Amino acid sequence: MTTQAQNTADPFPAARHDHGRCRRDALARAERVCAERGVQLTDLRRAVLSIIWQSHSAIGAYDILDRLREMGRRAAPVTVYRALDFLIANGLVHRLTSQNAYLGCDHPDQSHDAQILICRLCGAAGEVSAPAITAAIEKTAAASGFRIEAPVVEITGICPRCTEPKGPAR
Amino acid sequence: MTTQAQNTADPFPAARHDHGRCRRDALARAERVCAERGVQLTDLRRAVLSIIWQSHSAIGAYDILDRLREMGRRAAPVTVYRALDFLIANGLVHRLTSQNAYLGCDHPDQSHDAQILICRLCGAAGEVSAPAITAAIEKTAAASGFRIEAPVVEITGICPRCTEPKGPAR
DNA sequence: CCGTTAATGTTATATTATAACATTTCATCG
DNA sequence: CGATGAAATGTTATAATATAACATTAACGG
Repeated sequence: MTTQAQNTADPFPAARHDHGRCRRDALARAERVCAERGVQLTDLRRAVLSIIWQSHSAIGAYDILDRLREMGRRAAPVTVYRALDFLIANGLVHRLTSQNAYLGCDHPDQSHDAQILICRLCGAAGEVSAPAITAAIEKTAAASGFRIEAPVVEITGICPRCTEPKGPAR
Repeated sequence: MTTQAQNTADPFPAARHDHGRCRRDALARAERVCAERGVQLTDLRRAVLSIIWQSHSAIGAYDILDRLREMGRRAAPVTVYRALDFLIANGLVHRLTSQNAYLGCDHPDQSHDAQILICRLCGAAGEVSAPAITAAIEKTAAASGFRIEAPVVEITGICPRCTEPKGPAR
């Protein structure tokens, strides 16, 4: 078993994984995706994406703003929202509507219906792509004659690491 | 086939259904549920619930506030949010996180995992309770060792009545 | 009726997000 | 190179959603 591409199977990484690598990989994926599409991953957008990838928790727009300012950038709320709009439009970031927060997308290349698991205790949020869920939703919608455009599946609960007696160590 | 309790099968009522009846039924259910639980369905809470049931679309908190004021009540935002907290806690209303809006619950008595279908065109929102979706979500969470507490499933798209060539007539 | 709890009132503010318009950057073409 | 037009960013203001803190009123149990 490799250590790569297990996101669908296990959305919650180990306590002491090499997170720097997660972030670098995410940035690298973003560079590639943007190059392929002929869209600009500017410094600002890169900075916002990097901030979002500082952890596996979703982060609020105003927290991103604070980080930008700590980094010495002058930024207004709209600065952040515009960067987020771009990143979301290009599949690099998910908006978690139930949290008003933003999460890096694990696999921005493939179009997918993602489902998000969010830990109420440690805040970690993991993305899964479960065909069974997608299929069940499609079938249910079809039964009502409903045409799906944007399914939102966000599941709050307790992640495996916070369930363990040892608790999280993030 | 009766005309009752078809909500799970068909969340989108006909264009010219007897909506007054929907609302009266909802209010009656609320009275019963609150009586059973020994909680107070006060005038204010009843008024908010009735406003929410003015249509099958979700309504925003500040729109509820406007309606209350039109009805001659003095009300502040917190007035509405407190009533909503009560109604949600008692399963009489759903919060649609993807819309920042509130929707009357069709069957507040039975504990259930509801999924919401939301029409982007006419705004109608219908509740379904599809065991297949719930099961798929539970299975997926279990596979990740995740303990579900609050699943959110909100599906935006086009409802059957807006798909028809005639269009909606709500 | 008294005391307690629940509900509501009142005022202020926090949090999240967008509108409107000015300026800068940057790729490209002549 | 320099114009030029589109994309990106800056700047200021404000909209939309939600909660905090404390005062007052209403309901309920003894």
